[in-house]
Amino acid sequence: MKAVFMGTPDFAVGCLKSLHESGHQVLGVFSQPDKPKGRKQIMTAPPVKETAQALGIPVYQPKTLRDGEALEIIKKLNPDIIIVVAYGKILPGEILHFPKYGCINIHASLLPRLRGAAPINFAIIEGDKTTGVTSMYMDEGLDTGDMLICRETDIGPDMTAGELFDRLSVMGAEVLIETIEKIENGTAERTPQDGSLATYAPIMTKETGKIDFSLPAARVHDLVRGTDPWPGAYCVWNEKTLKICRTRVTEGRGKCGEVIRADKSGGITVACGEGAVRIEELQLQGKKRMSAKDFLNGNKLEPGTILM
RNA sequence: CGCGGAGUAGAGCAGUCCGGUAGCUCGUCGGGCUCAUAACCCGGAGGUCGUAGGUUCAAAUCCUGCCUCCGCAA
Repeated sequence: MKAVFMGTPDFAVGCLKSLHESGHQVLGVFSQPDKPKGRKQIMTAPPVKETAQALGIPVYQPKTLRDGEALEIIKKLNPDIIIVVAYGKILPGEILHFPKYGCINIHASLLPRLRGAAPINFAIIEGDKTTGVTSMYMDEGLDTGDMLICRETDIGPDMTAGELFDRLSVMGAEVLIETIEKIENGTAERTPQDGSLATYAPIMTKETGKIDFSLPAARVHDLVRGTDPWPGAYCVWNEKTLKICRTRVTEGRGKCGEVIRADKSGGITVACGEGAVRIEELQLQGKKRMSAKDFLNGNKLEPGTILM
C-alpha cells in the first residue's frame, strides 16, 4: 500500500517505523513545523521528522493544510491511504476524501472516551482502570470517525503517564499494521461511535498539574502520575513551586495540604480531602528531582506546614 | 543576548552580604548497646569549594570570562 504519514511527537514514531518496516511504501511524511524549544529557544525538529529523515522519506511541514498547497502535494504523491497519528492539525475534507482508502487515525484511548489532545494523561488523571488504542476512519470532526480496531489494556494503580505512553505507543503501531491489513483484504468493519458517551481530554498546560489537596488522596495521586513526566504536578511551598513527582496513597488525617509527617522513615505525608498521600520524589524550583529522604536531609519541612 | 535559581565529602544543604582553621543532616567504614530495629552511643575515613584568570598578606567568600544543571516563559 502506498501511504502518506502525518504525525508529530514521539507517540507517532513507533507507528511510522512499523509502517515503514512492514513493507508499505511511505511516500512522504507530514509533520508540524520546527519550533523553538528549551531555555535557549533552539529550533528543534519534531521527533517524527527526525525519524522520517533517518529513513530517507521526504518531509513536508506546511503551516496550514487549508491553502490548497498541501492538497497539491498530496495529489502529486498520490497515496492510497493517509495515516494520521497525533499530527496536531485538522485535515480539510478535500484531503480526507482524496485517497482511495481514505484517511485513518490511531488514537490512544477507547473511543468515544477521551477524544482530543491528551488521552493518555487524562485516562490516568481521571482514575480509569483501563484504556487502549483505537483506529478509525477520519471524518471532519475531532476524533469522531467510525472505528475499526479497538484494543484495551489495564492501567496499573501506580502507573505513570510516561509508562502508559510507552505501552500504548507500541500497541498503536500494532493496531495500525493490523488495520491496514484488514483494509487491504477487505475485512475491515466500521463501527460508528456513540457520541452520547464521548468525553474529552483537552490539551495540557502547566495549570493542568496544579494539585488540589482538598480532593481525595486517590485523585491527587492520579494527577501526579497522570502528569508525569510532563507537565508535572506541583504545589506551592515557601512561595516556591514544588513539583510532586511520585506519590503513594496512604492513611492519615489533617487539614487539606497539611504536612502530617516528615521524617526519614515515614517520608513526607500530606493530608488530602480524604486520606493522605506520601510523597516519595519531589523537585523544588531551581533544584533537581530527588527522593523525599534527600530532600529532608537539606530542607526543613516541619509537620504542620501547609502546601497550597 | 527572554526572566530567574544553583554548582562546597557518595547524597541533600549551610557558610558568600561583612575575605582570616571546611560546617550541618544523612550515607559509608570500625566499635558498642539491644530480643530486635529505618533506633541509640562512641570513633574514623572522605572536599584542589564547577572551571580559567584577576584583586589581596590572605579568596568557598570580592571582580571578570567560560562550562554544566534546574525552575519559569515559549
